[in-house]
Amino acid sequence: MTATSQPRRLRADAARNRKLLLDAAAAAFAEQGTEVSIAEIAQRAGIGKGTVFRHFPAKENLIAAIIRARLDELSEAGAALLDAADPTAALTEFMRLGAELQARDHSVCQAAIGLIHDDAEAQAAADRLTRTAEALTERAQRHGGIRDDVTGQDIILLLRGAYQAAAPLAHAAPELWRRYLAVVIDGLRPAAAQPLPGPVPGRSPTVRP
Amino acid sequence: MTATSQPRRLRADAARNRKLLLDAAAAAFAEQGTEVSIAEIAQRAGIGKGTVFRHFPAKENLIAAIIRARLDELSEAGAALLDAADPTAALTEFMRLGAELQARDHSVCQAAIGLIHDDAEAQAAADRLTRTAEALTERAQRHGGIRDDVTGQDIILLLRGAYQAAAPLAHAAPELWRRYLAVVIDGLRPAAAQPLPGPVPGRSPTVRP
DNA sequence: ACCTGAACACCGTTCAAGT
DNA sequence: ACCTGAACACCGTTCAAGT
Repeated sequence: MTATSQPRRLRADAARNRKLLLDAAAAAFAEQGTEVSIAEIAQRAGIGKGTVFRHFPAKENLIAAIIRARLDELSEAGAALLDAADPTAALTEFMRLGAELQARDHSVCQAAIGLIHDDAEAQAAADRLTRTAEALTERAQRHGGIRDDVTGQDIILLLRGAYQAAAPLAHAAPELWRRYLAVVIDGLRPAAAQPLPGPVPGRSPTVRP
Repeated sequence: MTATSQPRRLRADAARNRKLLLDAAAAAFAEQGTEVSIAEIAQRAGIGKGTVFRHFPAKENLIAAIIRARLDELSEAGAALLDAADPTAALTEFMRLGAELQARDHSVCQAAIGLIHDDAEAQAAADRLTRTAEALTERAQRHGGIRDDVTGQDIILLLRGAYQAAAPLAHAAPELWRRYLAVVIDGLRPAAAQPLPGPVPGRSPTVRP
């Protein structure tokens, strides 16, 4: 039932190589985008090309492993915000942190869009993050700071969307995401709320008790 | 000064092949995503692989050519909305059309993010679209339906962002973008407006007369 | 002027041989 | 158990030969 899938303990050299690989990959992706070759990553990590594929069955899973680490980081930051004094400020701070995290790993996060679904580890991390967001959202709603018809899943997707809205100009205006996140947050205030169209994602369409 | 770059008239067979190529590419991208091989596209178009590269110097430019057509479509739809009776409804309708267009060409529009900057034709089409959006935005602002501190450029980026927010669940919930577009539009109402952080993109930071 | 497909370079992935 | 690099398959791009 404990479904953390890292199967067994790694041999010492394997654990060391895995860390070298992940660090080199993160650095290379940050510098040159996700199209850097595996050969270059392996060289920078000081390991053989084949070793990369022993640790990750495909390049996609290497990228997903980096995403997973970032998702977990944000989950922890979100959990820490759960006992902040102002629940509404805590939620907007969580969204700001999420966007900032995407700015730090721009190309990896851009590549992540379709990728998370294909990687069980990353998917699990995304689910944990959604649960944290759900808790922060419900708390802000009870406090009356956020409209009642949005979910934690919505918050995650909207903070991604706000960052991605600014992405085309990220080079010229690296802080532009703050502007669009502010618009989205304005749209989340109860005062602004008009009824939302369509079903709520991830929730059964039948009315809950 | 007339800077439309399609240099000269194409020979009849070249014009025909170009059209076959663009149609086959759009269909192939829609079905299989932008990673379909040029070989397959060429085969579907009934032309040789080399001919693809005679028309477009790189695969990126083939994708950009399709984007350009979509951008022009939206520009025209936006221009037609300029004399709608309700300026605010016209702007929200424009945003809805823009999101719908992305849904129709999902994978091509996803790939377009960084691509437009590298392709002069696509860049010009994006600039035309921004000007149309600017006109629609100013009209809605004079009508009092939209906050005064956003620009046409903001509107374009925000409608992209709303669509992309929903993109991770596009398969399971293809209409979800309507939900996030509604949140963004709620954030654009004058009543919701809180001051936006940072400089306005594309506008000189010095105060205008 | 334009078309074509063989040839090239590059990159992700596999695997037999090593320790 | 894990590492390695040579070998393989595939794909974007080029180009000499054709019309």
